Amino acid sequence: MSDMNVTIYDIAKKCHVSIATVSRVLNGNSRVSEKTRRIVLDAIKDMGYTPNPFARGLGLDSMKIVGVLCTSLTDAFFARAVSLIEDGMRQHHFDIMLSCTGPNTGHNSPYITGLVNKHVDGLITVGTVFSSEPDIAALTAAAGKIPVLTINCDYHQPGIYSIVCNEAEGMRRLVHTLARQHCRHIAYLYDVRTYSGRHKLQGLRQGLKELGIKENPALIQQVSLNLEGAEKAIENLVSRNVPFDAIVTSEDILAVGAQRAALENGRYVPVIGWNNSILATCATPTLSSIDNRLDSLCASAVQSMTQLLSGQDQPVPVRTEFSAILVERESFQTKKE
Amino acid sequence: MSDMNVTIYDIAKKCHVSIATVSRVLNGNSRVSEKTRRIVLDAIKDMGYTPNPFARGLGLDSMKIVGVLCTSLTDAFFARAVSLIEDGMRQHHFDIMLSCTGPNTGHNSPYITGLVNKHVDGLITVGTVFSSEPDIAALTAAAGKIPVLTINCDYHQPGIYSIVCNEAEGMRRLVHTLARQHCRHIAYLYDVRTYSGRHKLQGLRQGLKELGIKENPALIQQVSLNLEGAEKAIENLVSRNVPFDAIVTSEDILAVGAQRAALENGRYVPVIGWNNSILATCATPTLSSIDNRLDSLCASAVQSMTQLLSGQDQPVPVRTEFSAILVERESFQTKKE
DNA sequence: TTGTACGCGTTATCAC
DNA sequence: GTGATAACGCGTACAA
Repeated sequence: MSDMNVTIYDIAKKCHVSIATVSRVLNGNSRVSEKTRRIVLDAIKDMGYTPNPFARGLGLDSMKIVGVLCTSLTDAFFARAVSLIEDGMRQHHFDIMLSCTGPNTGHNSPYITGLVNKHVDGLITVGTVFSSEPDIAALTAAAGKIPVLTINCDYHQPGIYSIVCNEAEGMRRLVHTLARQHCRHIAYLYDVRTYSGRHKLQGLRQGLKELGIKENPALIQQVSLNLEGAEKAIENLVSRNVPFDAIVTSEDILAVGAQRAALENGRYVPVIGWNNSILATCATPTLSSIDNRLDSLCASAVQSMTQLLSGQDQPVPVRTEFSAILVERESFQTKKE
Repeated sequence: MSDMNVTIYDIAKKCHVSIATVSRVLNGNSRVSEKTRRIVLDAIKDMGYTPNPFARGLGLDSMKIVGVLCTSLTDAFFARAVSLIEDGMRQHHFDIMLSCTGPNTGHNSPYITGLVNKHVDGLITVGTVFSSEPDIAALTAAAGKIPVLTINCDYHQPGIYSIVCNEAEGMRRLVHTLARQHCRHIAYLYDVRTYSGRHKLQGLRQGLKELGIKENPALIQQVSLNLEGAEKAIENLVSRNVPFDAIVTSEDILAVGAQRAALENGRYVPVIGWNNSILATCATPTLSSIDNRLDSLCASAVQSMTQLLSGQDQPVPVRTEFSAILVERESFQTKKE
């Protein structure tokens, strides 16, 4: 009922027991007589007592918080990831401390150390948050103290658990699928050379190679991550008379722009985006997209993290891999006017 | 250089000073001789000392963390909000503890108390996270202990600071603007009766009333928050021969679906979405949208929060209001085939 | 089953 | 300018 920071001592005094007993009923590990347990429990409810988390943290060296690092929540993909992680960890009674680094400048180690210095219980990174040597070193150092777990990035560092989607393989298969539709001149628009970006490109080249198709550098373009970037790139191809019979992009947003530009120029080719986000369904025609299994990645991350933090050292896989899948929509079929 | 939780005592010992001196150097408030300051600072760097945040928290009753509550990050609007808040608070050296409640069930008070029990320094809510009596009571209770600040929701409770966009007025003006374009049969699709939703509806009615237009209930439809919901609603209007000459929606995603359905049925009417999100630019034609000034709202929230937490009690406005603005795009002009 | 006393690492308040 | 030392609130050996 009352307020003003009631402590375990207040409860103890009111119940005529020691703080040890109160602590015992709270943490329920040791035996307490049913009678005193009831008394204490009632007093706790009466006085509105809640344990001070700092004092608790000081003793246990844990406040049941895991840090989540990503570049930006403005990207729907990362936002969804954080949302899934937050929800999952919460079900295991962990809170989330969020840290968005902004564009990966190569000087993001302060974000790591910031969280580590706050003594979070674990760290989950989403996407390519770190790429420079010192940043990765900082992450490795963090892994020496607490569980560190990365989603969609593979640092190959000791102690860092990685959970990835095999996007290279997804791209390779996509290239083969397109080839069966007689598409051999695939335009590929990508935004930036992240871990994920590198692998997509690698998969593309692998696929082309297997099919005996010579890579045309003009078809592979790095563009800025917005509609205009993709539009310009496609218009550029058209104006330069570079032939293309399919478009693949590293992000759905680029597919939206690319498809728009292609249609405006009378090019009715399949367009395939990436991430299978809401944008893919918002475009007209609706866009096919590669689903990189974010839900599975996050669920796996949550499970691994909780196991690592559970104390009981059940074995946790150092690397977990999922397969990308193609989600076909209207934009997949070759269109005629 | 070394590791294993070096404490202030270790630094003190190494420097042959007391922990008080080390503390003083760290917090830089009291005077310390330049000589010992250097020695201590060097030792701190050498031994890689960082203050234990729990012990610090115990003493100061603060870990410089503010809690952020929203329903879901899957909504791009909320994701952007959280991102902006996170960035802003970080610049003031505050971390963010994130808590997503999921759909507003009216039983979300545990999310408030969870954060309060972790002794966060302040609370920011985004959108209509709480609506039931007990939930609002819990929030009010929280406001008795720490600064509580709401974005786009107005609880009218003592101690709760609200920062809102006047969406009712934005809608009212939009109705007038449409009327000038000779649109008098405005279809309005909305998803749910949040604070924001109520005010949009209210603005719509106000505008119609001022223009002497009788409200047609068939034109105002509650739909589920996805493309299909909006599409069905428009198709329904078409099949029932309900005349409409403009479409306004409570969310951009609904505008995307509505526009698509309208175009497929040969109805070339202005479509105006809400939130001015990326979806508005992804649609074809691009959608006009009401910008509810999220950036300003969040910036204001950050500023108010930091002022409230700064200790110096500068006056902070209990209510801050911004005006919505119409962003016109292709979908605004009435189209002909 | 219960109570005592100490440790956790800081900050803050005194003295000197 | 600097050094003891008392909070801060909790968990938990150890003792009873």
